[in-house]
Amino acid sequence: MSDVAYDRLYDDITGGKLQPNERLIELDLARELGISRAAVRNALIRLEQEGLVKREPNRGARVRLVSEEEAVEILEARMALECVAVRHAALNRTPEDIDELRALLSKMEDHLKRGDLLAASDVNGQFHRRLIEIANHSTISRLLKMLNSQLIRFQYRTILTPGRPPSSLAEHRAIFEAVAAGDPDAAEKAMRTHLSRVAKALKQTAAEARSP
Amino acid sequence: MSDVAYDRLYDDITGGKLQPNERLIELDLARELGISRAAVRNALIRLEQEGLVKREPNRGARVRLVSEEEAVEILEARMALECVAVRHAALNRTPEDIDELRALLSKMEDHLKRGDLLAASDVNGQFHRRLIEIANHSTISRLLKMLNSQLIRFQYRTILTPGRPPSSLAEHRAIFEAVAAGDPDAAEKAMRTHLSRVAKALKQTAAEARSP
DNA sequence: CTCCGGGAAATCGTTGACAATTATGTTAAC
DNA sequence: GTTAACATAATTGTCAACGATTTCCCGGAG
Repeated sequence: MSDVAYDRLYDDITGGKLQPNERLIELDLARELGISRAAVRNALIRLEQEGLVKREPNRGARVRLVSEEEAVEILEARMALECVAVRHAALNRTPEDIDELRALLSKMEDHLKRGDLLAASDVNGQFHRRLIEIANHSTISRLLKMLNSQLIRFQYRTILTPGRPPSSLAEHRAIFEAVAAGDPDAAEKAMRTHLSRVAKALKQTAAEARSP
Repeated sequence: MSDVAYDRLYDDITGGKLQPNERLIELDLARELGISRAAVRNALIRLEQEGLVKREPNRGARVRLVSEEEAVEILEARMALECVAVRHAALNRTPEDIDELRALLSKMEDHLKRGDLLAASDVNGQFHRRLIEIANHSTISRLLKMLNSQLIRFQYRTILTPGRPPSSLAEHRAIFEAVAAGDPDAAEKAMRTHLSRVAKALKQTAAEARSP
């Protein structure tokens, strides 16, 4: 029963239905989901550990607001971990994996040609997630799931940056080529340049948001 | 009240008082700590998220057993993150920080000369922890805390490896020099070689434990 | 008009009890 | 002697209620 609350809240927070800093009142959520308050409480504790929720003693829980600085921090950590993951992916990948990644890449290309940036961002997420599955590294996988869930709000912003879509596609293609070739060094390098450019784009949009 | 249970269990697990795979019965713990079962339950949920405890539906919680493979995984993730952290440390460090690190290093040297490996291992932990504090990177700090707590059982083994102590000291000294010099590239490189050698030592002792 | 205090409402923290599930032990049949 | 079925115990899952804390609102004094 606690899982119900967890899944629901997870989706609502990462999906944007719940705004940052919005209060999460145990009783309300319990009534809404038709479960007990204790179950909601447990879900909130789990979400707090994952960094999606902030709980303060006697003051309840809120959707955690991820500051720009923190977003950069998270991206930095993610870069370090995802570079290791992509190395493993380059060594583990099967021919089927390569086909799947290629398919995702061409799907992404289609969306970009059609100008559908949100769909492209979606495929982008799938591409990265698939790479991590291929890496088959449970620890890194666990950590990256945490980090990514906190970044979703920012993630779909970066691809909206002017001029970003075509280079993003090229960067992903470079990652794909290296993984397909089974070259961990090249894969890591490609991933590193990709994510550092995402970070750069993020900083840029953040700066623009501050002084428009 | 839940924090009491959390702190106690955390210390007992990382301190080795509770053996891996040992059952953690909510009611017993609650009585022992003089608190309610719900508080214990909350603590167990938090510990599960941190990877110290494994909970199975309707079958209770156990101290999580970290396999050798997983220890290597964790070490790999830790390497990636700590390399980033040490870069920041090299850029952020103040003169006081340098003095502190130098003091820790000489303390470590003393312990090794005296042959007190456990004390040396302790200072080793302090050294790494201090570096992370200096890095001032909340996200990486959070992740590393999780990873390290799972490794403590293995950590003090690696320095016991024959021939390891002197090279370990040299590796730490290299990290220190780079951080003191404010050279992030050198710091990262030094940290990387250090941790890869720790991983190598870990694999070696693990192999020996398998076939003595 | 502003600021301070008091009281009510809202919400969280904690507890104990009950239901549901899994583990254990015992007996009987083969 | 071994296994199957059953009863019993141990443990977790769920819930509703009570007490504690914070927040909010309102009236009165300055």
